[in-house]
Amino acid sequence: MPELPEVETTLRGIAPHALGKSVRAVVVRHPRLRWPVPKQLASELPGQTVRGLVRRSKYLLFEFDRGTLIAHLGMSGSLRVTDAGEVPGKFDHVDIVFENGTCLRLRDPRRFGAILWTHDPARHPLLTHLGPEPLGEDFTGAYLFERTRKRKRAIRDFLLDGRSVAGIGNIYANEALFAAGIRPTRAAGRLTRADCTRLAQALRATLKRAIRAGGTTLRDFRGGDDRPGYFQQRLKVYGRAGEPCQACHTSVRAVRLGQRSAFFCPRCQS
DNA sequence: CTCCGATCCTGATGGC
DNA sequence: TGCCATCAGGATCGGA
Repeated sequence: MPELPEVETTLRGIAPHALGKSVRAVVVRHPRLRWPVPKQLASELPGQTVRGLVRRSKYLLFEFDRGTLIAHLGMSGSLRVTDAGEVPGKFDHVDIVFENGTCLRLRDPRRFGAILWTHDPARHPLLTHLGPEPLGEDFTGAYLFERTRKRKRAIRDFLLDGRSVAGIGNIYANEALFAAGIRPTRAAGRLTRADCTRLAQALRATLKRAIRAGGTTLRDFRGGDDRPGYFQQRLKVYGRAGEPCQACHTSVRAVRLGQRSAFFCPRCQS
């Protein structure tokens, strides 16, 4: 379940192998991902060079000479560096093969990921409504406070909404709320200014630590260099229902919030 | 506008 | 051992 730290880890792993490289071929074995892989990719991409590679929210943006490839890892996707000669597995749906024989290979068993192509990323519908980057300077406690006013939805759900803040998924929403001492079920509008300051700080700190650990590998996430992440060992509440809170030893609770679980310590978080 | 549930997909897991 | 149900979840969509 790649969230911002896993996508950032992927970017750092593949950037040295992709930047400045020219595409020889695109191989699409399974075009039906979250959205169909554009057919023009195989004809338009060869001959173009990767001029830039950036992350926006959970999207990877490969800036080519005449367009931008948008990649999203969905919840089971990974993008790794292989050799073009390596035999693809059952879930290796898309290859981008460079002139030097290096290959960027998208593996995605559940096919919630996406590969898209645009000439105008600034106006792409997936990217235009995104909230601020949580590690950027316009994401602050003041911003959180202002945006949550009069909002009745649970703060966990507010954080998962990419229009509020970009790149946060269930793992890091729960972990940051634990670090800030706020229950995931609390109505967003009930956060005080001080809560928002702590939450913004907790999100930044949690994401940075996760990036440093190479992300979280729950099942089979791998960075671009094929290394797993190690942040799962540092998770305080996510997936730890029934275990003692690491701060106060109270049993961690899981509650159903919408379609997904929220985890919290009933003593440390209010 | 806001909120919430349904939806896509398939491997892993747990109960019987 | 095998079968079946359930769960995980990012982002969009439609209905309330």
